[in-house]
Amino acid sequence: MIEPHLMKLRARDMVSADEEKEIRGLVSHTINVPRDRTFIRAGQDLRESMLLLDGWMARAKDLESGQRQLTELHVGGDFVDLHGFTLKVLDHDVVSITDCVVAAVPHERLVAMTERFPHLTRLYWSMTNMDAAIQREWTLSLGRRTAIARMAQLFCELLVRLRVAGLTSSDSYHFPLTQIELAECLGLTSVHVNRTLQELRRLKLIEVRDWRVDILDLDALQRVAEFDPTYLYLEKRPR
Amino acid sequence: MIEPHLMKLRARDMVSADEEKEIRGLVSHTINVPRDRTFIRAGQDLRESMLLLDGWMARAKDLESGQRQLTELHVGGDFVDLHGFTLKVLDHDVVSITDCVVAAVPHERLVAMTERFPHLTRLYWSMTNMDAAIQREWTLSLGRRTAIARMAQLFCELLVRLRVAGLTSSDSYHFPLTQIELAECLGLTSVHVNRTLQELRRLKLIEVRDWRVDILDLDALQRVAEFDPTYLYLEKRPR
DNA sequence: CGCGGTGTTGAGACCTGTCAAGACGTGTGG
DNA sequence: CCACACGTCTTGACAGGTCTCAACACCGCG
Repeated sequence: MIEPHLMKLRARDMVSADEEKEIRGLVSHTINVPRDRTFIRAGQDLRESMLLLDGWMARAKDLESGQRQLTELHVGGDFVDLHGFTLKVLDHDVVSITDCVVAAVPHERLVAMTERFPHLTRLYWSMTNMDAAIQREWTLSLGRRTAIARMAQLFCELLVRLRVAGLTSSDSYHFPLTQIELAECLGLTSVHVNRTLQELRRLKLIEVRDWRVDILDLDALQRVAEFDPTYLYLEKRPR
Repeated sequence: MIEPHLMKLRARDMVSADEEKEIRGLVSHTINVPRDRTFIRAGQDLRESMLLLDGWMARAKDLESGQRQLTELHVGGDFVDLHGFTLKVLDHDVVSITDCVVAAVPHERLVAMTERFPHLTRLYWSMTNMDAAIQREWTLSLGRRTAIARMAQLFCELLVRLRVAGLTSSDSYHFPLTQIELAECLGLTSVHVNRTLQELRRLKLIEVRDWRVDILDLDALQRVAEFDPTYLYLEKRPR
């Protein structure tokens, strides 16, 4: 069940047998979360961090008007609130997009890890920094990219991230977001998302239907997005 | 010189005498950086992280068209690329807004810190997570706030952050960004920034001139921005 | 005194949002 | 098995916030 997570780590650095054992020992229990729930609420005191084993979740921030912005999407293998380990409280909600299976990691075990496994600590530190890098790319999208480039960017990013976790088949993947949720990622309205999706289809770059993304022309899609996967830190290096 | 940095840390957790000594020993040398330079370039190999002692810097990402998005502003006391310690390479540039003084911290000293000071490690880890929280708030701004709310949000954030570092006088602070740079923060054009600034002045919320921000009505400004400082993590807690 | 960067203003264009209605699909209860 | 309800998707007409382009003012500096 935590294989996608180990794959994700091992794409970035070596994980020794001892470290793998430590990681496996971090988890205390698993939780099933139905779709469309606010799983972690902003401001709530945290005593454990949550490793997403299966399903999709998102980080969400709201305005009073009810307008919502998703700031990151999470898939199997992602820690959805590892940053909560040091922050103790989140500034955003974590919501489930689909039914999910989640593993709880008590903070005291993470404290123990920082005391006995400095290298593993640095590796997990780097994972939260990679999350920040993803958010930075989204910031660039929202600030400077057009609707179509923003959307292309997101579909490129997800292809790479899902591939790292072993969750794709060629240039195609399961994509469970409604157009409303997609709009909340992209800072658009669902109406405009609908039209932009049609535009991408018309250009024969991508096909989205039946909760599935099929990328028809990856090169062209990346050009539209000005996609450069550097920010996903796929290189294996000592951290 | 590193007092603003210590203030920033101590606003979030206790720092023992031993830890303070360790922190002071991290710095190897200082560097003067003239204004308007690309100080750290995306993709460049990093062997040290940079602590900003004085001046303003920013994280910048570009599109091919030359459009630029600033994803975070840095003031005295901020580590501008502590995340570079674990990432080894940045996905963005770090540019100087003003003349700056920077202290270099070799990564090998940070590695040693992670091996001997787990608590300090967690505290610095939390600092990179707080940077991510700031970026998340900017993402919300760019995705969902109007131009005027975005701008109000930024001025509120800077007031709080500068106050923590001891760099304000009441509701007023030095603000060295041009309208062009402000536009690059807010995902707007400089023309629209100019008009939005006039609107804020017309509403008697804020006055910006001579490189200085004077907040005339903080309550009202915060209401326009829907500003909630929770995301700046000003509580002192064990990390 | 002239230059370059920044700030200011106006007119018009365009991208995206708003509002509204209807189609489609899936799950539920009768 | 049908009827209905509800959420999502789709489409159209129109509105509006922000951008583009352009010109000019301002100001510090060499």
